[in-house]
Amino acid sequence: MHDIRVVREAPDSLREGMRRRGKWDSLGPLVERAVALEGERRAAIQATEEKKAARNATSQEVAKRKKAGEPTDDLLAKGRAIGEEIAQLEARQVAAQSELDEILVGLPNITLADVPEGDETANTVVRSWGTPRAANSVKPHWEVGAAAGMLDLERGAKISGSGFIVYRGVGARLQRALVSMMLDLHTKEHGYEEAWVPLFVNRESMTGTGQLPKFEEDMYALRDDALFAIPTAEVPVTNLLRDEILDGARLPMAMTAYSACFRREAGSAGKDTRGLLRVHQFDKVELVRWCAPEDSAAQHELLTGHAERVLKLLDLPYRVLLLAAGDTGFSSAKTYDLEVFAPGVGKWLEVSSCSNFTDFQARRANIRYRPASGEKPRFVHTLNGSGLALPRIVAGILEHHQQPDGSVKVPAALASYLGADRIAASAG
RNA sequence: GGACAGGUGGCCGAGUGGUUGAAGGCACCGGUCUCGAAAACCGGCAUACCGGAAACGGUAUCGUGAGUUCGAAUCUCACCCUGUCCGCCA
Repeated sequence: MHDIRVVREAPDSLREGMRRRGKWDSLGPLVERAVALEGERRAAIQATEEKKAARNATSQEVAKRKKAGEPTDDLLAKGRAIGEEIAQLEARQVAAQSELDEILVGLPNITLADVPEGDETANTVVRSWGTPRAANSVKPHWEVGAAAGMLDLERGAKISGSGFIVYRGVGARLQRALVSMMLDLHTKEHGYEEAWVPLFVNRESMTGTGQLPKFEEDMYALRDDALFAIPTAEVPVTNLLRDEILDGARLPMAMTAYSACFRREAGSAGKDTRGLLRVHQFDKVELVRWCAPEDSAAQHELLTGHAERVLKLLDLPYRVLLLAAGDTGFSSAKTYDLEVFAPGVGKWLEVSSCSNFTDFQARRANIRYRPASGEKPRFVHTLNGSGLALPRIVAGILEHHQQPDGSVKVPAALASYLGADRIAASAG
């Protein structure tokens, strides 16, 4: 959500922000409409408040006269007339306000200055780690997984539908091992507080982090309750501090949470339909940070490093992409994607997306901090990143660590959690 | 799910439809006193928005939303949340 003051005082920054995302054609008219509405709104507010002041004065006069035992009929009539005028002015104000809100809540965040302009072709690799194996030099993960008895995609489809996965045997155990390994790393070495959160949240929470109102189609909703299945733990975790004023001395705050994530993947039919690359329910460990505005750029690098650390421990070659403005998510001001190379499918897989939301989510969710006692509250900056998403990590492991005999070597850091240093080629 | 009770400032807590933004207390800040502290006493102490260079003025806010009224913390309705008891339940 953008500050209404930006609309009034710096509309050019809003215009430039939309243009840099390549969205001027669709969003430009909305920005201009917002600027006009803000003027109408202010005029209506001023007129309304004048009338209300008059009404209050009249009411007080009524009280005075009643005390003195004087007649008040003329004042009552006057008050009624003012009341009608107020009702009309308020209707104008509410109309302008609600249209304005609707526009503002639908405008994406303004990207930071160091984010390249343009669409995804302008994404840039900022660094990479490890040596990827040659594309198509190994079997794709779904073949290895099926042979090893780890994956049961057919039965997942039977009980829920396509895009729902059943892990079995060592596959199921691998999920648990990965989650434990990541949570231990982030809590013990990176200083995050662990949280375990609801998988269903209300509309306010979804709006707070920016999933609503624009992306309602992408989410699962319950039929009989006003709840949505979370697409990421970012939503419940970030909203934990909604409508709160944090102690500035306690910033930055950091929480990590494992959760299942649910995505309808509306509009992505036909893409990555095989294996684990795009599914409706998956597991993820999420990292969330809250900090002071001047600190968020550094916090973003820190958080990205925490996610990268998981990939290093899993010994998976990866690259870090700085997303161009047009490819940066709705709420984000700057995003790094971490991609792992999966030689079996011959593709770079996005396994983490680390974003700085500046005050965009904080404004929507009303998360503030008091810099020092006695000072006024300011909006925090929020950040989050996957640390990491499991299915594509599993794909990466099954492909990158695949041995010639079809077995899979388990990275040392994970072996103790899995209780094995190798996944056999067949379930035996 | 049923029956009650209740939601007021950072906290506790009063509040007959008419100077109630809201008594009182606690906490907090400043001062007097003191060698210093405590106690006591005096004073201050909500937020947002609008106008204004400022002083200051205006508007709104007593769970949320609507309604009645010249005027609502106070009356009406709906919803949300909390507590207690009963029922059900992993």
